[in-house]
Amino acid sequence: MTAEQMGQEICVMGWVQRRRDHGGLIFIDLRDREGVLQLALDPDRDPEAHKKAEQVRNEFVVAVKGKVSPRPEGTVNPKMKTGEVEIEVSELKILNRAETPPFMLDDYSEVAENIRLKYRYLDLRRPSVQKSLMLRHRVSRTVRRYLDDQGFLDIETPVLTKSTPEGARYYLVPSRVSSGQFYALPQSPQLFKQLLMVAGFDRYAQIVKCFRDEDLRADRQPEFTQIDCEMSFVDREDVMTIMEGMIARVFSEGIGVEISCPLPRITYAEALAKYGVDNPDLRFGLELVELTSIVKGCGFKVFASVADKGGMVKAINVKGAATFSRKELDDLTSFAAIYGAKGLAWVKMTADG
RNA sequence: GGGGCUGUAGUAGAGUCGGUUACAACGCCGGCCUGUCACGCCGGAGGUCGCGGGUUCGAGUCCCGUCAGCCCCGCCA
Repeated sequence: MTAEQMGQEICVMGWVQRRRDHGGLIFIDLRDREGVLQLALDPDRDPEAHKKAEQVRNEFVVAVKGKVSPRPEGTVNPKMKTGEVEIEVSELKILNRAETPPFMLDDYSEVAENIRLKYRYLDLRRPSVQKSLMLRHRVSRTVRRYLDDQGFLDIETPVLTKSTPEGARYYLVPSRVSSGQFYALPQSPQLFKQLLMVAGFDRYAQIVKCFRDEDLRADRQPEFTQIDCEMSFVDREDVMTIMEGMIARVFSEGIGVEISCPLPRITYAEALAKYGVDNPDLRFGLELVELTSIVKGCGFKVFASVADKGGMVKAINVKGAATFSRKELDDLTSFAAIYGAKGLAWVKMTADG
């Protein structure tokens, strides 16, 4: 709905997001995948449509005819993309009625994931879910176009295949034809990718499902999608440059954020030294500080013995944390224990020493 | 394989030291309302407190078991 359509007679169809009945005037927020549009039903303009609108409930599917009109002075809603217009409805048809949904299909209501999945056909109507799927569409479209521009061939690889000795466990599919035998689902298209390189397809790319039969986490699913690529006759710099270009374009076309390339780079050694992991979240900010040489030969055996045996002692400087209570420090200690720490040594340093 | 947390109305939550009829919100139903937009006001319905057992005069609350969900460790590139 754009300003160009102002004054036009149009027909729109969609789902009823919300009805606001003022006794006289009735407003209906009509939803489709692009957004929400306000319908105004005035009993003086069309009593029949207004009467039908009284029966309308959330998630009814309706079709209306009417005029695209500017909203009256002072009733513009700046929070809505279509907040300056509304449809002055002259005809309303209920295409499908709906039972009351088990939960609110808006972006304000928090609903447990298992409930959302039970009613997935309703959950998929929620604007936030639709936005996510549309973003995903834009991302995969952008990736395919970009990789095509860079000379990559999009080649499909088999899903029902043979297991190969790799890390993750395979999902198995029983074979009807070869009774007692199984197919393995690929944990990644690794083998096929190598096959393609050997055959001379010097740039291959695929957006592809991978399956790993390992225990789950909040951010880890049994099946997931991977952008899989491989290049021949290139060096490290070529790989990084092409991947950075892809990330920049995905952010630009996906969410309109411009990223300047090259991205900041740190070496593996630097990442481990400063953050202790090879995939640091730089927002964390608390860098590890090397203390091994300082604690060597100090009286505190926990540190000194590690340093003497060629180990490493590092600390983080948490500014402003000298005010932490004993309980807070104890809580942090048990938090560290989750990851296998035997203890948490701390020193408070205040302005007066 | 191991550990932790949580299960109360359709939804998401509160419920004190075990004590009378389990609470308010959103949603739902009815009424009122002609410029709202997460409309407003008034009224109403809606509960196997996950399930089973135990302690007790008395259990949403305490104990044991069980089931489900979430999160984490191991595992996973």
